[in-house]
Amino acid sequence: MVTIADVAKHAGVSPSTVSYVLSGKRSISEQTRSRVEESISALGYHPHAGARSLASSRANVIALVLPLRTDMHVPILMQFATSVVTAAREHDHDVLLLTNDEGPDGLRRVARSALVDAVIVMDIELNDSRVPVLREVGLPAVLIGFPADPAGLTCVDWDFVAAAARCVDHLADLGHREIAFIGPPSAVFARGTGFAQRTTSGFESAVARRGVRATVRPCDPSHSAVRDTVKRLFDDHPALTGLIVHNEAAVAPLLETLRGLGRHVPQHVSVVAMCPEDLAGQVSPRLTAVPIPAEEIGRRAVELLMGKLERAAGVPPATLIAPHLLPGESTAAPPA
Amino acid sequence: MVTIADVAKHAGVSPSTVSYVLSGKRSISEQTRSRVEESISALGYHPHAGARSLASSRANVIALVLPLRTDMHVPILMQFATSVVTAAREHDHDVLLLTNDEGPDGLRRVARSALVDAVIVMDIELNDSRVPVLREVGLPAVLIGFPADPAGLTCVDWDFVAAAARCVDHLADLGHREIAFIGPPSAVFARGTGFAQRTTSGFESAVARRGVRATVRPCDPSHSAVRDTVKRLFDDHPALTGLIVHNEAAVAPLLETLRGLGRHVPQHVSVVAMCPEDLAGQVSPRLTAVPIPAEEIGRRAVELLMGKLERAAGVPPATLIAPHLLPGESTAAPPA
DNA sequence: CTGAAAGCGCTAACAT
DNA sequence: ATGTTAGCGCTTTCAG
Repeated sequence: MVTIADVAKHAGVSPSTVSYVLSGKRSISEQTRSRVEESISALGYHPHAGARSLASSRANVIALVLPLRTDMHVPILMQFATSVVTAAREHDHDVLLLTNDEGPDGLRRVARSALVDAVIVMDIELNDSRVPVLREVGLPAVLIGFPADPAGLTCVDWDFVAAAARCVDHLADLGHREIAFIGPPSAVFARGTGFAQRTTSGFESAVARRGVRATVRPCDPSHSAVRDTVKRLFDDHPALTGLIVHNEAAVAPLLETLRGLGRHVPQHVSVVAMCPEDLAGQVSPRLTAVPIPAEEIGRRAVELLMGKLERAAGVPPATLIAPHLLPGESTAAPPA
Repeated sequence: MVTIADVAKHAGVSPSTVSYVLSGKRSISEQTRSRVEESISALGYHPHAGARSLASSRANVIALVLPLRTDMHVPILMQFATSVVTAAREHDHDVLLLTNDEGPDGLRRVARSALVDAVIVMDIELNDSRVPVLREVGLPAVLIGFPADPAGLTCVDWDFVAAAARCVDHLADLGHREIAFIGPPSAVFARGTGFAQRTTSGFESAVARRGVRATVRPCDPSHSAVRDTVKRLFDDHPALTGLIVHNEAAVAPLLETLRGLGRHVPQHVSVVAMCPEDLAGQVSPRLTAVPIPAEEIGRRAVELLMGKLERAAGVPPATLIAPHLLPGESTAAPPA
């Protein structure tokens, strides 16, 4: 293995000089620096991660805790993960993948063993068992989502309240007077996931503000559940002209059901989706959507974490990513 | 931080004894062992990963290289990833997540820096640029998929040849005499991904063996492409009664198209899918499928890797995971 | 601007 | 069956 001593010898300097060239923690003459850099690439030197971590108490690795559970939309998880890895690499960090089956102990283990310097925890529940562990081990963390008591934590999430409101405003602006919200399965609400409740409350305050008649329906992702929900919705509310769907798995069945019912989109009924951008673009007609910016959330989480690692202070405790509307072909003015 | 010296002092033994209790590399009296173990848990001791890696040249971390590209079915990727993490943890290893955008350099970096001991590389192409790097740095590796020249490598994959044959046999056993294969987009073939070609050849030799008339069609995942492909298929082959689909994104559109054409499944046409088990179960009717065992492949990859790490020899160079047929409601005898 | 040297916490000979 | 100790490769004082 090529060590820092090999590089030092090859460049005719001391090991510490090589170390300082690498870290930039003290000034080096231009001449020395370039000689060292040449030696580094000539020998193909890479510092030993363990030795570095031992000497500096910084592993340059962050952990990413993903839920194993698959009731979340998987492609979104994956987008998160890749954006976290990409962003971490830009800050010279690697990413250790943890699943939730080790539970809170997994966090304790990687923290105490100094395997990682910090952690990003996804899929936060209102009363999350991992939060106490985070406080206990003092591991710098960024949570994606908000627990019931976020005091002392750094959290980032999409602004679900604003996202739901944006959907309502879009439909109201087009002239719709009666709309419905097709949400996640009721199990998601039951689990105590904050986002579902925030979305609903954003929807409800927006419809109140706009004076629009509205209905909220949770919906299971199966084809038949979607069909039943939609049919009952139109039976109960014949004047319904606008739908907001916040349920990835329900998107395709919803469109198919509407087609089956002879209700054309957007001539008879408008549809706005809160879903990943690629899903919105894949279906026909292309959906007007308020896309979930997974990539941006992942990147922001990494940036917040790096902020905590470097400055410790001045990192905002709560970050809400603003939604934006992506126009598609699924919304129009309601029929006269 | 709690160190091994703290534990040693607390238990009244030497540091090396603590180390040996942990590693089991020499025999310890029952008395000493239990005293040490009590101290360990009393103090909440976890060995420092960096120190351990430095002293033993074993990081107990493996890298998992995932393709960033999203033209692969994402949930499968995720299943792989979680099964790799779970299996690795059972062998006391952690998993570092790498994406392909660092390319071969990423592998070189993690290997040279001793960040990881070994690597699992997914989505292997026939002429994969990462293979030379693996040979160059001598990093123990398991490839998921086969490159054109697998000499000296350890590869594991699903037996696509047998899987395609299994589909053909199932339809032929039911009495179908004319079938078609709806495959991945032609871009996948063009990219030099071995599995697409192996599947096709498995299909073709099976139909020859069974004396069944057959057609092969690549297919883009868009709804309209699927519709066109299927329509043309029935125009060209009016006697067609069996379909094999190996294209996750095409499954739902295919069923919808058949419904639109008034061809009932399985009364008029039988459908067998090579796809994840959950997808097969979600659609209506529930598909007869030869499911891709992502979990098993991931687990097996880890086991092979651990074998290489421990024994270096005796690890089989090629492992093919046998397919099995999962009966559903989408296949039956052809109409009389 | 650069060197020398003391550890960081652990493992694995080498002792006994 | 257990203790002693010399590193593993790097960072970071402390000196100059």
